[in-house]
Amino acid sequence: MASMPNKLEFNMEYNFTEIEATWRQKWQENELYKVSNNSDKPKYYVLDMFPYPSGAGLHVGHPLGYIASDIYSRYKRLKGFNVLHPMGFDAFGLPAEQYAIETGQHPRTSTEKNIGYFKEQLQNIGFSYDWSREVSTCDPEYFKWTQWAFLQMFHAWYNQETDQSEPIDTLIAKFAQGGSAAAKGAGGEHEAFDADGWNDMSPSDQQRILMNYRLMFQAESEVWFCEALGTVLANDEVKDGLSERGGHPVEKKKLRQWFLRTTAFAERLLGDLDDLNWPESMKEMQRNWIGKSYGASIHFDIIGHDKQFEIFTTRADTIFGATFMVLAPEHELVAEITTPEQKEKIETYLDYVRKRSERDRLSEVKVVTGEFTGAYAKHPFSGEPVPIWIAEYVLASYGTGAIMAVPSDDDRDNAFAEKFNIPIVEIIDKSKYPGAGRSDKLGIMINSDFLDGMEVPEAIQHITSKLEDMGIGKGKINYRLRDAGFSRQRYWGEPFPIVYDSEDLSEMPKTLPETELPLRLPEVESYSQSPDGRSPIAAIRDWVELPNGQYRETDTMPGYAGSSWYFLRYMDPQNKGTFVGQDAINYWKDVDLYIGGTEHAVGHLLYSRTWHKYFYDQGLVPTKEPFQRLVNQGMIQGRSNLIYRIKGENKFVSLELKDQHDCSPIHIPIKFVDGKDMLDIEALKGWRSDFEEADFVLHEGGFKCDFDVEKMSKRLYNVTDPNDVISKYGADTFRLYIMFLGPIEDSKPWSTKGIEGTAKFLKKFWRLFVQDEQLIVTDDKASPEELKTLHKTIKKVDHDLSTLGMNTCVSAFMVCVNELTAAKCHKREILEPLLVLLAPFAPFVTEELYQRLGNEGSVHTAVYPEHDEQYLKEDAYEYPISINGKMRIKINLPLGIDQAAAQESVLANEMVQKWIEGKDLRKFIYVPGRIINIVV
RNA sequence: GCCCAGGUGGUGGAAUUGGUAGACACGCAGGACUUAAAAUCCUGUGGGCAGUAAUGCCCGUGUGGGUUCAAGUCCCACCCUGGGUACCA
Repeated sequence: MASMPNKLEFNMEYNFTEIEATWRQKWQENELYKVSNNSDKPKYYVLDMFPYPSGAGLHVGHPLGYIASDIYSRYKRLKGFNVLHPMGFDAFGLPAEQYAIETGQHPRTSTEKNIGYFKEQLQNIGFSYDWSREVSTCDPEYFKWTQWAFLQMFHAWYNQETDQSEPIDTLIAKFAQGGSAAAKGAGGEHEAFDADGWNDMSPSDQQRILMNYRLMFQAESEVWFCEALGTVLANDEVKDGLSERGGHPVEKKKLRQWFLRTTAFAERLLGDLDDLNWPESMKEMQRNWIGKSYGASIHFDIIGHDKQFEIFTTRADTIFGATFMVLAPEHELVAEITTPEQKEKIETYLDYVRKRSERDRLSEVKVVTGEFTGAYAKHPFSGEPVPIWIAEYVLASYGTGAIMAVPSDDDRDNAFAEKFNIPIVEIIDKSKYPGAGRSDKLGIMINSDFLDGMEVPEAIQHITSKLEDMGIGKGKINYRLRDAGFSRQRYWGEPFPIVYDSEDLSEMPKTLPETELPLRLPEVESYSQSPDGRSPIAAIRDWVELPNGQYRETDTMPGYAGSSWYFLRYMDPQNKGTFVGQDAINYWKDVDLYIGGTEHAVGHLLYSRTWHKYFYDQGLVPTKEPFQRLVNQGMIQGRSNLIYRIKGENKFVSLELKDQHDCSPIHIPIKFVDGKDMLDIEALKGWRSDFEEADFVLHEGGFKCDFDVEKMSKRLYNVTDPNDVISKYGADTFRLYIMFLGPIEDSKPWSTKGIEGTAKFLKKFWRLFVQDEQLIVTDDKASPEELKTLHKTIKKVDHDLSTLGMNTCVSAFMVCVNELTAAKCHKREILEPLLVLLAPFAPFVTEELYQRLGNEGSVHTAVYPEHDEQYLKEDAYEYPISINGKMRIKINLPLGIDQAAAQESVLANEMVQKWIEGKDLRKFIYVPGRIINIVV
């Protein structure tokens, strides 16, 4: 008992438990953080990426960005802004549904419970969220507007002539007036028709044509399907061609699904990045994801068939080196052109590819695979037959799903040709460019008929116009970006407001009127799926089948549907009449600062930008881009503990002994392991029955565990609950500690090592104001040194906050408090501004002390101090003197002297004389206020 | 594989963006107060070599090269770690 921390005495000094509980309650009663949409103050919108409320609760990793954004919000408020700082929940998703499958508990029930705990945890940390604006994507009052947005985009197309999205009616009008030639819309690939053709067309055929243009449209696409589980699986539920759960075989299955026509916006998504205040790396990832490339499309005839196929290439110049063609295995012509002799081999290869993920197909570089179709294309210039192969490295979804392969100038084509003994023809002389790689666009054309002698860029130009003249090709811009899949064969997501006249999807979909929104989910008995790969909803017949004989869509929307516009709803969360009122959106406009992880670099951020651009085109939002400034936060990773089990036995060995046995590592909860990774065996035995009977082989009297750093997850038993930390140290200490760990962009494993440092800091800070429960603050005049300490701290904190350098702010506070403590400074003139300065970081303790100083209002509505340069002036500086770049001594010199004077006094110094004795002075470098370097 | 980011003491990190490497903390060691502990305070703490000592010298920011009066910072190549890779969120 003697070793127990003496909490009572500790609390007498600074009782954070009581202080934090008091203020949490008072702030709630006074609605201190309630934000109005009517204010004379300038607006500022600080947004966090809202969390998915998982069953493991909020863990210490989440608050890294949340604390930073909260500090920034509070800082902006003190600086006189009307700050919108809301929070909500991204509440639809796979884990809740998986949990439902395992436990039978309704996803809504578990999700609501999780949200409740998340909110409690968030409130404990002392965030300044306006909770009256909370949104949750699974709330019908919210997803009503997600469904509404879907309908708007369904009834819209992208007009490439006006370069914006428009209501589908404008397209219909163009077709009725001038047929298909009258409109240029993104997507549209179908046979041409004239005005009469359109007007005579059956309504259902018209719908079929329009589907090629809609921003929300249907197309065939593949999903992972697991026969044994009877479900469609997400990519991360498939490992090495088997289901992660159960290890069953999986195969791709083609389904008719919904898509968002992201590609229509590709050019704007790319171009508008330039003006955003985002990390350059984040913009770069989006640029690469969009993947704009300039090239040419070329049509090749297939010998013996009245057919052509189209390829896309960025290297049209290399056409004379094209010694084979490659179609994607899924290419529509494969079945048709495969010769009878090759049919069996092709079938076998197609079976293999069906089990391969896209990522595996692209990342495989060591072993190239493919198969010959038996068919040949005709080379447009030489007339020679060129063999047509299929290979997994060509994807149906990129370009045209077919390439001309040039083994001399492309690495993969080269590896392929080597393996299958296909000729390689050198067509570019690179001797002028030493060091140029195989795929560099450098050199002079050879063996290329009319291109010979040209430099590569010239040859690309020349061949492209030649192909255009011949009518077999043309210059083309290609994007890597694909239209985004918008269907999930799942229960826990937004239902589509869509019905069909027949259940086999042979008829075009029809929309429900907006008056029927929100369309709610049916209650289901079982959450596993039906054997045909449809969602569990398909089994609820009285929901699917409507009294009028129609059938409902059974797919649901993906996670990113609700998260693509949630930041708009916060502006006007209660609005019953529209997704966001015009007054609200015109006041708040856009997000000024958005903080979140890089894992959303291309998914969420790209989809939100796409939706926003659609809203912008419709005049529903005033800005082209939703997020002006973006800051990435790193992850606080978990530190997992593992123990080693001897294979085939229920026996565990201490870490030192694991190499003497054939062992497999097992994750165990970190709470059974001490700070030195030593296991509490008895505690572990009591945790799960399979450990109760187990043997534990010790090493030198103890059992040591291994550790691993990985993301925090319930599954890995490495989650730390912020509530545990807060009950021990308080929220203020927790906030300071998380910030003190380092720059918010960095990832690091969680550890409480060092939290004592920020705890001690707050106690020291407290003692500047209060000792023995007595306020000891005086009204004495501050000394110049004390003023200097205060003002340099204001300057540093104000500056570092602008770059979100919270870690250096905390150390500046520590330096400041160390100096004031040393000076025994208890002066109001110094301490009161310091309270305001620290308030965004430690909102509770600063509020308490602010009140004790006798102030009426809240410290969080005070006026932010400004620094005054007059207290910071220096007239001398201790120059580090380097000799040949190595720092040797320091010499105090007045600031503002010129080079000649500096040189004179430095060279006169006897220590300097000693160093340069007998050597020639070559150069004297004087950087005022920085350094002096003498080169001898 | 491809795209993006990051490697600095025993640990988390700092470094005015090319100008004193290791601020501020943790940990550790020694000391003060105490019957003892807790709490608090003080001193020291990158590595090596020399010296009783003050001190001095050398090495040092993942590895190897380069640019510069000066490189943690810029350039080239490589190694390792993390994130993403289109149905996890």
